[in-house]
Amino acid sequence: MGRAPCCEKDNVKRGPWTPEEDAKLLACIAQNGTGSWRTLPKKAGLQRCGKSCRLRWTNYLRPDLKHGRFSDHEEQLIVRLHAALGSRWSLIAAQLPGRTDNDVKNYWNTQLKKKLCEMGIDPITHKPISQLLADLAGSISLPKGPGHIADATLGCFKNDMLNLLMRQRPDQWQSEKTSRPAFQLERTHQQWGNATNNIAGQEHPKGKDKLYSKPMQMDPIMQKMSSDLSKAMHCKLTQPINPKSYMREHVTRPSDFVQIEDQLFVNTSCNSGEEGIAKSEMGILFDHLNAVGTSCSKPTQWTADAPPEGVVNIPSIVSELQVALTQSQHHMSFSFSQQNQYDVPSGPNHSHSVSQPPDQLDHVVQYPQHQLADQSSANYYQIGHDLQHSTHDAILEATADLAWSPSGSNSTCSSSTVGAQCDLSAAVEAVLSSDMNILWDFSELGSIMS
DNA sequence: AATGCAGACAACCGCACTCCT
DNA sequence: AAGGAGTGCGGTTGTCTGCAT
Repeated sequence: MGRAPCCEKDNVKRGPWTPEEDAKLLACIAQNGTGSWRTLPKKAGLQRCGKSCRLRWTNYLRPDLKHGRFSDHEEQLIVRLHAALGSRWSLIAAQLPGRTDNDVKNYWNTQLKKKLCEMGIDPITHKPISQLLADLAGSISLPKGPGHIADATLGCFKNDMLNLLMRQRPDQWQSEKTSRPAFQLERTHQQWGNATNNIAGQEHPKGKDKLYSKPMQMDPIMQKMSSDLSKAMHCKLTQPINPKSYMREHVTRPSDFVQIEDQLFVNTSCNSGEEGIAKSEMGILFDHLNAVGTSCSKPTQWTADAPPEGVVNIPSIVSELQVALTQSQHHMSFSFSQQNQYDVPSGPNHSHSVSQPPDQLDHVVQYPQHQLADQSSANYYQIGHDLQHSTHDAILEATADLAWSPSGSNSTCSSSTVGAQCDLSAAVEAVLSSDMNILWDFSELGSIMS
């Protein structure tokens, strides 16, 4: 049985208190004391809920309250108490005469969290962020195996894996790598634009500096990958997020974006959909970025050129994703077809089509023929992300005996890739478990991307 | 001057707990 | 023992304001 409401909500005023209301409340409490909050509004002649009166008194009108900024001593005390107690605001406030739990909570959320981050301290654990990331990186072991595979194959495959995850064309990285500072905003826009608006065939309505405002469609492939990886990595899924606030939270400035991509080369924010989606499988890392907050300056030990040893590195990140993909319960399938068989019913922002998946596969994306034709000379088949032609062949070649699962008539891969079907997760699994010497060392990607 | 954005903080919401009848 | 009232609490939302464009 639910609780009875404390008041008739229709008949009470809400929102900020006026000086007249404050005066009435003070006069009433002076006369009758506190308590009996339910009956107090009537006695005081206020059109307020009793609970609202109580909060106004305890958080603002009480004569023993301090107003104004927190002293350095109070600040340090809050930090120490938070480290010991966590977000037990009432307990913390009890140690700060004249401060309420609401005061302390607001001060923490708006000021202290930011300050700690700028000092390179994780406000949740109160440990150095570099140490946390080092711990994380150290916990990930890279897959190894005997034998060898052609460098070109591996290189292409690595690039494609990364491009797939980042929805970024390698030629864009290449062309911009020497002029990052001047192109930060432009590049940021280009990345998001390419990942979203251009795919949708739409110009961003607000111009280059307003790209964060536009909700983005999430590529079905990315959506599925995100889901699969999350399951595989046993990361908890957080509640659906609003793309705009998520972007604002994580990427408020181009420099933030650059910091993130410099260190991680993985972009989870692009996994935002209009409906909001679960936070991605990279939540382990992005929880830290989340904790870092919106105004984090780049810690001094993080530089674009030389990440400190063991802090966070590309091999770990990519390996983590590969392992997760391998462990995934689902198959990712990428299909190339001459036929644009099915229209996507969910709206105009999808420029590609989805076919009915074959029985043994969960998801197939059909690439419309006109796009194949447009891009074939450039070796790219662009649809949300790029899969480099040479890699496709290389994967097929490397895993021919291991992982390619025929699916109906689309069981072979020709040089034109038309009609070919690649079960990517199976391919990754096969490569990982093969006798080939696959050095899962993606360190050179750093030089490619930076 | 108008507009949009983000920070700061006041206020609200809903749940849980205790006390009292 | 059951249920209502009062209160505490933490998370979230709303509003105001200053600043940038």
